[in-house]
Amino acid sequence: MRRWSKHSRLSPDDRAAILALPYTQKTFGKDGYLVREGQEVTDCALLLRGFAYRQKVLRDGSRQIICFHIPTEFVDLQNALLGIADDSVQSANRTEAALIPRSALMELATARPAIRIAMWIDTLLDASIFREWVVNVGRRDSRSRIAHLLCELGTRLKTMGNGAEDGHFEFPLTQEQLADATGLTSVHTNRTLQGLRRDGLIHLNSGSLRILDWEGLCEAGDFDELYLHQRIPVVA
Amino acid sequence: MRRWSKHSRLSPDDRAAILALPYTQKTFGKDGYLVREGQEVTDCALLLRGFAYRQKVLRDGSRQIICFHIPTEFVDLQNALLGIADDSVQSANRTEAALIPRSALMELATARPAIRIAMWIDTLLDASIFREWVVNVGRRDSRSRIAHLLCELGTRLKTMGNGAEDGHFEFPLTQEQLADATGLTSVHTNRTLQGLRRDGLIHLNSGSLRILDWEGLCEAGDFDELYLHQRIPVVA
DNA sequence: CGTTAATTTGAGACCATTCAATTTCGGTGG
DNA sequence: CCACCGAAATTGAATGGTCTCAAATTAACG
Repeated sequence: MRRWSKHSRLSPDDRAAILALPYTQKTFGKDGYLVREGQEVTDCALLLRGFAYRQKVLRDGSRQIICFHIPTEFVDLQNALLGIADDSVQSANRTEAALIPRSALMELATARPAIRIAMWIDTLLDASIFREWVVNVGRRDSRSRIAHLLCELGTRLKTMGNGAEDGHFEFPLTQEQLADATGLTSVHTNRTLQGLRRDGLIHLNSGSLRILDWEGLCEAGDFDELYLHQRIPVVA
Repeated sequence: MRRWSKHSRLSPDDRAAILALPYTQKTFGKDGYLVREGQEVTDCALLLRGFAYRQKVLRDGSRQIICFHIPTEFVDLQNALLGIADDSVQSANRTEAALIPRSALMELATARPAIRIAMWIDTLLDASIFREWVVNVGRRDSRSRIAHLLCELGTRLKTMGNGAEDGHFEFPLTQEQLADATGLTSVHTNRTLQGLRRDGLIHLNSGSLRILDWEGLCEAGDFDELYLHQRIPVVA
């Protein structure tokens, strides 16, 4: 509700219906599967704590991370209507999620227009992030890629209130995960991060990220937050 | 309707409602804008003839193409609910499209559940393609990237009946467009295409593509069509 | 049939990779 | 509390895939 109220107007009845949803809470260890590629989607996970990543594995064994998920996000509305998941979602660190049966969620969508639209918008916001990632890995050099990724995560975390206002966040991602998200090797990611540190843009270590020069990082990452659609005109 | 009936069951009333939609038909020259980044979305284009591409332009002037659209596809359901487009869609060659007012489309979605779900599924299918493209430009080498892209387009065209069964398609894309779609330069795209030709996988020239060795091309492109969700279980 | 767009070719430079090897960090058990 | 361990981060040097920058050739179009 914290997330949806940013772009949708929910009535008290809507809120009550959401709170009435059946769910089971579950804890995942590092790299635990919230969604598994090739499997039928039976329930959707609402991420409560920790980070998750969406990835595909290639034939040669390498992998590409397609996006990160942060708390308050539904982790697989994407495949809910398509039936079979075409990618996997795994926890980046120790996470907690509420598993909601797909059928219950779909019934709620049918019954309540405002919620249905909120869900649709959520999937479109995900899609918008996928698109920006195509641009990021396709046309930016390593420095820009990583700067852009950090800008995106910083902005999303700030918006959802998961980080202090001073640009300091809990940040459990490893350099190898950052590498697989930017299409680089972990070795080169390491060197690139050192460059960002040397230039006084960020401070990153042991599970925490501090953005020292927000403007400089946006500049380095060619970051324009339009695609995150922070201000969606509320429909109806 | 040709597209939607692949994944949704539409009643005669649904079909009638679709056919009753107001629209204006319009022709676009090469690189004409169907959607312009930063602008409010007032209507959605249904592509009738020709190819279109979705792209973002970076600060340094380079661009990344995010996906291609083929006839029968709605070109901007993606941004319809988000209000402001975060990317542009332009015609790859001479195209024709039916422009449908956003409001009329949204009213139809509100009134008719089956159509609403078909539209939602369409946006999710787009998103699935975006995800695969992140993988493509992020983790595959030039040969695989281009082979994969050709496999995708071939499959999508075949599914919609836009190409003969023998792997021969109308293919109006330039090598520069292929380059911007795969995150390569046009020079390297040219050399890579020569490699695919030399190996007897494809025959490509003057606006037409023939896939000579479908299996070999899929192999080269690490192509698995799961992400295109050709068989979606029809809901309800 | 002239003009512009698109494709093709060549050679050198560079960004990122590969492959190890080393150091640091976080957690665990004695 | 310290020794130990595996995971993560860091460093170095050589290789290589792709880019850059022209320039030449071919195809498309009015």
